[in-house]
Amino acid sequence: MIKTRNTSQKQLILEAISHLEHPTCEEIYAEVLKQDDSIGRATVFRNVKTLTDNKQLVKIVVPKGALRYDMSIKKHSHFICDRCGKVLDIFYLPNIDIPKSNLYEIDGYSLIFTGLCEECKKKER
Amino acid sequence: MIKTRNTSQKQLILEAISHLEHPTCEEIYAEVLKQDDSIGRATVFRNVKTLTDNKQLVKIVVPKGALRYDMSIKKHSHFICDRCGKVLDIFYLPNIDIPKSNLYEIDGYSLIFTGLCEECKKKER
DNA sequence: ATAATATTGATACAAGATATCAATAAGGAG
DNA sequence: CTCCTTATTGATATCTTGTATCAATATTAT
Repeated sequence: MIKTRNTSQKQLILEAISHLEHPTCEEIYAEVLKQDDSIGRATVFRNVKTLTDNKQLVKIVVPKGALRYDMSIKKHSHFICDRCGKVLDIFYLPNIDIPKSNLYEIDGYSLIFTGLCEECKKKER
Repeated sequence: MIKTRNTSQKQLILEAISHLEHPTCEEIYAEVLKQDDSIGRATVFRNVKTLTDNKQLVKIVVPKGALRYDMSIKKHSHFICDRCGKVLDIFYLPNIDIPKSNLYEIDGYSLIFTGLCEECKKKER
């Protein structure tokens, strides 16, 4: 954990994420702007990165579009809709047997389920 | 499976991917250029997308940088180095209990292991 | 209060990917 | 095989997402 200064901008960002659902940086920026209309875009992107490096946020890597972020509270996996890209929490994360090799040293894993969300499934027909 | 025409460009792309390791579109483009120096960049990006939609290729979603692609032959998971982004195949994919919900209909999952690769681990000290 | 330095906001820029569109090529009908 | 329809191509412009730069400002230790 790298030591960082506790600025008001970081607080606003954490606050914003806590009432958004898996937002992108752009969405976080839009939300934070409502509280502080002089905050810079770069500041938001930079801090989201720092907070993620310091494990205060979890990065959700998605197949299309911008990275999304989540508060790093509880262990869970994600569902990502193939059609619309919506991200949903799945409060289930099995214990997976970690492969061993001298080609790599694994320190974590992420499990992403894919398919269609309810809405996209309806549109299907 | 959407019907598409069987163009020489598609063949060159599949050929190129088969002897590259988890290439990005840009890397595929560079490789294909060696065989056909008049092929367009957009053509490569477009066809990689089409081939992926038709399940002939598998998209590997990575935390940073361009999407990577793989021939969709055998079931396996991936290791991605947190430091250098290198992607390695792990020929292990546990059977995971698929959660059921009426919020989504899961048709697959991807498992990504993270950590440090051999080289980055050495540099660590 | 002062000094040292991390952070900020503005902006330019880079990377990755998609949209547009006239020219060309694929493949079915006859 | 030849013609016709339409998907695909290559060139290019544009969009989206994120990073780099840098002077000004804010934070923390002394």
